[in-house]
Amino acid sequence: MASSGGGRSPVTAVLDDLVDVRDRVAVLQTVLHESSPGPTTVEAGELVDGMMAKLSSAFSVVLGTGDGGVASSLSGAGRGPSGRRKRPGAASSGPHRRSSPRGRMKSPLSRTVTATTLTDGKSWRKYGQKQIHDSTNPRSYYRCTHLPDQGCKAKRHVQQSESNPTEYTMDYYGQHTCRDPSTFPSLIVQSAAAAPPPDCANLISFAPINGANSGFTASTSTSAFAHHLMKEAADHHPMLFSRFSNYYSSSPPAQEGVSSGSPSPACHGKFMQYGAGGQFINVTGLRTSPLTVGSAPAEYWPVVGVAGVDMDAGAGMDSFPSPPSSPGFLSGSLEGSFGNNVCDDDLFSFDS
DNA sequence: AACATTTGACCAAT
DNA sequence: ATTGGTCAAATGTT
Repeated sequence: MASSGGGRSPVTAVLDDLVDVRDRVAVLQTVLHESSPGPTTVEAGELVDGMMAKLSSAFSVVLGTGDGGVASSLSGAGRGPSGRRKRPGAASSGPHRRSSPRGRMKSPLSRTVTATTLTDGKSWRKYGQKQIHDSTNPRSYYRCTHLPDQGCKAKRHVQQSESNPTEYTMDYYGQHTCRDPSTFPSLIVQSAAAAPPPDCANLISFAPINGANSGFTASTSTSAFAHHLMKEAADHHPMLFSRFSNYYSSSPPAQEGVSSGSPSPACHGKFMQYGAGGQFINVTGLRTSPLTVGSAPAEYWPVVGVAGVDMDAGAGMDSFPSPPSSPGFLSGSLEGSFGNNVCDDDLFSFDS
């Protein structure tokens, strides 16, 4: 609570600037990589790569040691509606205890994301919360809303950052296998896999598509969320969608009623980057497999990847302790996004 | 009524 | 024994 709100701390301001710079460098990086090869381009690319490395290092330093010990006492910490019922016959006579394996997380960690919003454009359902030993903040456990109906096993763990209470660290596990549009990931400009035109960079739209992005103040203005464009794209390029995403069905059948209780608000969080002239930029996760769908952090997709939808997007997060007062946005991640993570090779795979 | 969240209990891994 | 992840009944919300 010390930092956010009225006055930003110097560290926060610096971080924001770093994020800004990082994002801009990422854009430049992509432009270079997608430009026609040449000595100048290569050289510039190396310079940009170096800048990225330095930025990464800077983030590591700042975030690795910058623990102000804030420890904001979450409202969730000591909550609890007074009396708590006991499970009737739980203790000894559990008639149905155990049918699926438990224990430590088995599925591999897909990625770690740090964001100022819990929204990532997907539908999650909270199934647990626990106080973690080495952390003052509780960890919340989410699974994909479509586990029951589609068997989607994607999960994520969310924990409020100790060093910066306005940020949340989200660990993604497994992969989305559901087809609900709401679980479609945020998008990135695909790296030149399909030999995009040299002027591909011109296709990137950084302008907000509609006025509904009031919550986004991302430095690079990468919030080009366009739900209608997404639909359009899906309708007109179903094959492409199925090819690249596997997760987007052209018609949004259950869009309004997927999970009735909370009408899949995240449906508004799907985006498609369109290029000038109506050609949409090929989008996909950085992974070659659908695994990408596990998350859609901007930091992994520095070019146009964005995930912050509005606060009305994303189920299962409104109850997280001490949610950000503002819609927030993905501000770039910190530890996991610059290549010192398990997903190293997933990051910025624009080149080579 | 249906669905989502809360939260204590259960249980496997360490 | 401790810790972290999950289950599932109770409760809240729409």
